[in-house]
Amino acid sequence: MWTGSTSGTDPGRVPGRGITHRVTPTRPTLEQVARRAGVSRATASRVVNGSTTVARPIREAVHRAVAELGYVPNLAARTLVTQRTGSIALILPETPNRVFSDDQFFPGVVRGVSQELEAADKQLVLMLVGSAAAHDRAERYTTSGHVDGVLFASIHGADPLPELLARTGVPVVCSGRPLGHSRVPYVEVDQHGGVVAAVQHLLRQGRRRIATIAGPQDMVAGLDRLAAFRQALAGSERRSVVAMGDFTRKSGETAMRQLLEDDPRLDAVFAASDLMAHGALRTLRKAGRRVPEDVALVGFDDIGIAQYMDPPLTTVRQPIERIGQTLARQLLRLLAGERVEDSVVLPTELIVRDSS
Amino acid sequence: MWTGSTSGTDPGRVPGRGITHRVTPTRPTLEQVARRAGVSRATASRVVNGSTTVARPIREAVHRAVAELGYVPNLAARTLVTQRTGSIALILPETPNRVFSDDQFFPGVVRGVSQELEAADKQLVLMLVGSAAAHDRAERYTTSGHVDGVLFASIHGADPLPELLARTGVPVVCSGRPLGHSRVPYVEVDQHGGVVAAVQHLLRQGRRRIATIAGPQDMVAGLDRLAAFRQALAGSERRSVVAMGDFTRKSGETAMRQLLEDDPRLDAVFAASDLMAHGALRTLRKAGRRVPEDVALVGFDDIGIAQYMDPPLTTVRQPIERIGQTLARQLLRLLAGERVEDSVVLPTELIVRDSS
DNA sequence: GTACGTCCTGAGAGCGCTCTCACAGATAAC
DNA sequence: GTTATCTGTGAGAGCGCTCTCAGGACGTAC
Repeated sequence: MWTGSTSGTDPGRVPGRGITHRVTPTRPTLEQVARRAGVSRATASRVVNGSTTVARPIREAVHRAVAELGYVPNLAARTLVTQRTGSIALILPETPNRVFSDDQFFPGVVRGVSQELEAADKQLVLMLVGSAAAHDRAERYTTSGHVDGVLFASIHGADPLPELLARTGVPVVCSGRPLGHSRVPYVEVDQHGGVVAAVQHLLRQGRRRIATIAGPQDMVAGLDRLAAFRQALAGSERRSVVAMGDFTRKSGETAMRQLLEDDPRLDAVFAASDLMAHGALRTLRKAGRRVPEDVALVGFDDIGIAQYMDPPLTTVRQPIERIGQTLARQLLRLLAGERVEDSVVLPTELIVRDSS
Repeated sequence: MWTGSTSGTDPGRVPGRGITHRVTPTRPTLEQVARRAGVSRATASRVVNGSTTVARPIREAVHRAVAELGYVPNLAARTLVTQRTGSIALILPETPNRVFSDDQFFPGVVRGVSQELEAADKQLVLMLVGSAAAHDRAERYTTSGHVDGVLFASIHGADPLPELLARTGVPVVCSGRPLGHSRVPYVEVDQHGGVVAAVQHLLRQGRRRIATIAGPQDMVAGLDRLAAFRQALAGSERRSVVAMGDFTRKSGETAMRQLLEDDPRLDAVFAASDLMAHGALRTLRKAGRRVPEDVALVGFDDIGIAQYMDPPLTTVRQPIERIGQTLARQLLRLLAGERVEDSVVLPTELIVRDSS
């Protein structure tokens, strides 16, 4: 058996301190470091925080004391006075469609963010916001000075939180252009360019009946990709059909069935996400259509499965990890008091494989 | 343009305070709540923390004051005195094979953990530990009282950190039995049972030459699954071949080629992860083997792709999200000073689809 | 010699909170 | 009436740190 409580025999136990569940071998304080180095606490603090105005020998003495005692600053104490916490919240809305673990968008973003914050020595506080209650909690938490800044990995609908935070003075950066008029800086991906490249690619191949499986229309990615699709086809004589999905495989499957019903003679499909393309592929196969011979298929995202689908999927790659990195980088600049562009647009790229 | 700095006109600005990048509309303190309610700070604190020993009318007065002022406790101050931070670190080793975003293990675990911590009002601090430097940082961070407890989502090799933390008195729970003799409590999955079920299923179908693509042998999951495979086959007359993979698709692809070379007549493959099964499937197809007619294929994990593979993959399901939940739940119990089992074993389940 | 900088260092206040301890007031026991 | 027993509240210390401000030491200018 194992217990988190202090066992009676622990030497370093803090006495008379209510319920300390922690065996605290009394971590050294700045005071002790100072004493050991024979200086004042103020000077020790200066050294620890890298002030250059401290005389060389003293500085070294303090460093030595720090090393000998294994001193690590107490973040809480520091936060209390500096008003900075050294941590950043990353908010991920957990919608039934864009679920954290399924498509690889969020995990990719998290990775990118993590890398960048890591380098800046900031902590990443992850908040998966699925329910209304969770949203409230996140709001309370982020507006209450518990984090230095907030990152949104895709907001759905017109969530007022980013704007609210920004007004409260909390630095915020969003992934994806926020719906509604907001002055919150954001990082986005060249959806339009990607979709246009995909459609033109299909057109070049002589496809005449190009359908699309659109993403959810309460998310910018869904909206933008559909708009771009329509626009890309606007000039042409091609017939186009639209079915609605929600980025999931299942919805892709269903939408594809719908599409085949609406236009049995369609010869190309652009799915607004790889996951939906994956679902669509299954339906196509069941319906006896060969890909790409009968129907060309193009996705969007270029997640891991894409190149392992059968046939490997032509898709629009978006630099997911880089989105995360950029998100974090922009926020760090904000924290440093620098100015930041209203928006950053990252490039997309058409990856042609065998499905088209 | 946008800037994180205080703009000159902000009313609530804190004066003369070095570089405050935050517009602080001077958040109310407990002192102010107390004054407004006409009580002492101590009493206000009692009410805020839910003490029952405060007289009804006073309690209500304080609550009113809290509501009116929009008071939110300052976590840093609270932490400073209570020695608890209210946050939990989740450490994910970012190995090249089990990468955060690709197979859906880590994201799933994160979800589970997040849900559970959410309910307990704890913050999740995510640490993706990829490099040695990152590992050091994580060590420093977690050993320094910045978090109340630490969760490990799969450790590779015999990382000494969990044990170290536990000895330091920091509550720890691991996912997967730690290698080496450690007394750190952990949550694992019934690898053995799952693998045995898979192999028996293959045997029952009359498969005679069963090969396996094993996982990396510096991870318990890799080790255990291989050991179980061998054991399951030990009694039978069946011939078995083993190829090594590292849980990735690519390695599955390669390993499968190897296997076909070693035993061209094999009629079944058990892959220690779905991702490897996915890679293997591709190789099989290229080699002109039909699945399941010529070769039966079974995976492990039951991640999203499994049922969308062609043919849908028979696999051993492990309750990924539940692992996360259990992890968190055990840690919370530890924090509460409760005793906790040395290990919890979650069930696995064979999901038979068309690939076998 | 005095006056004035310049450069470092230390004293000390105070961040917002919790928790111990003392004590006032009410109630009960004798 | 006195003493004992609660109950509920307030005073105040102190968590570990940063940062301002004062002042000592030293150098330079007059």
